[in-house]
Amino acid sequence: MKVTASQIRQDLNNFGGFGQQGYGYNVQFLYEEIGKIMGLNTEHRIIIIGAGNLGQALANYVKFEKLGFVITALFDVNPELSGKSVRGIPILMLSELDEYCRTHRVDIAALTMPKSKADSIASKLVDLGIRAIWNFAHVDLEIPNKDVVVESVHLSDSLMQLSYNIVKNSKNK
Amino acid sequence: MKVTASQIRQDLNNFGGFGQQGYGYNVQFLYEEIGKIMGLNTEHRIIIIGAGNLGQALANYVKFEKLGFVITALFDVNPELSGKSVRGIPILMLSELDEYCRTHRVDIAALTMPKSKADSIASKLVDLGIRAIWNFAHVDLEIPNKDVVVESVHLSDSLMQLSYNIVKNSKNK
DNA sequence: TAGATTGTTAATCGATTAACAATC
DNA sequence: TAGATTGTTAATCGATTAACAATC
Repeated sequence: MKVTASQIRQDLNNFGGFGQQGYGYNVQFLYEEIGKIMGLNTEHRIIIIGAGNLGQALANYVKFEKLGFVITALFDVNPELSGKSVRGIPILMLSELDEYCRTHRVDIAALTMPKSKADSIASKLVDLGIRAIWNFAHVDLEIPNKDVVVESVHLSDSLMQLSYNIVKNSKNK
Repeated sequence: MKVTASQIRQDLNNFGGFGQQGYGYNVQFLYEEIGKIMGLNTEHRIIIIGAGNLGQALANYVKFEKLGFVITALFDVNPELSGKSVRGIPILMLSELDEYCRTHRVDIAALTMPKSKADSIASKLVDLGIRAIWNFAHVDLEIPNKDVVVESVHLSDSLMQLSYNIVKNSKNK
């Protein structure tokens, strides 16, 4: 993993002592403790706003569930998608969002709609009490509420990083 | 951007002097020079392996083209997709990959297929001469060739980061 | 000349690594 | 007791910030 043993020990000790000097780490115990630190010991319920290709791709990712992230619903404005579902997860209309959030626990909202709508929907979600946003729209969301956690996935940043590494790589010859 | 002026000057001077003391930076010139550093001054041709939801979502992203990244084809094994296209970009069969790579320039291959196939296709792409891989499969690709650049997008990492920030945020109260 | 802005060296800060003590 | 492994302090390294010289 390109990390020294020393760094592992330093990092773990930031959170506490999980091993026994002279004896070692209990791998199962350590794994669970790291999970607790990262919040993976509790279930996270996710709704996806935007049931286009990206939203549906996320809904199809089974691996998330193994980590405790359960996608409970998708929302879209396209009436043709109404009543349909992805892997058993219902696609609802955006007009049903308010009602849904009042009657269901929602821990995380994933934003996969066009960026023009991202800011307005984000502030609506915050008003509805959602405190975590997983943002795939190509904008830096403006959310004044400090209690709201935002994690953005900017794919074009990743592509530019790849491009830069191509440049670097070609210069090494 | 949460960066000091001093840091900007240091970082820019790593690559050269782009401004004029006492006068300032020419924004247009600086923008272009940064683009050259990142390799955004040349066109990058991308093929996408896996025409599922994620592959099609990438093909629909218009913004990439503004940065010089042009998606030229998608590949899949599903015969139902044969002959179809996404935003004018043709979906080809994986069996056509060899022929395609021999007759077209390909700068980057984006991998959006299930992880079980990722490693074998990645090594095939390297054999075909592709030197940059944008990996969306949930694996750390094993590519011995040092000349091949790999950029991975691990969505579950991003989700775990979000989860950790939720934990941190809730403790600050 | 005075003010403003970049380039570059020096100082500071934080993270990584090394060393060793504590413990099995 | 000897060997092995974690916890923790100290040393090192690199990145960020501050200071100031150079220039318009």
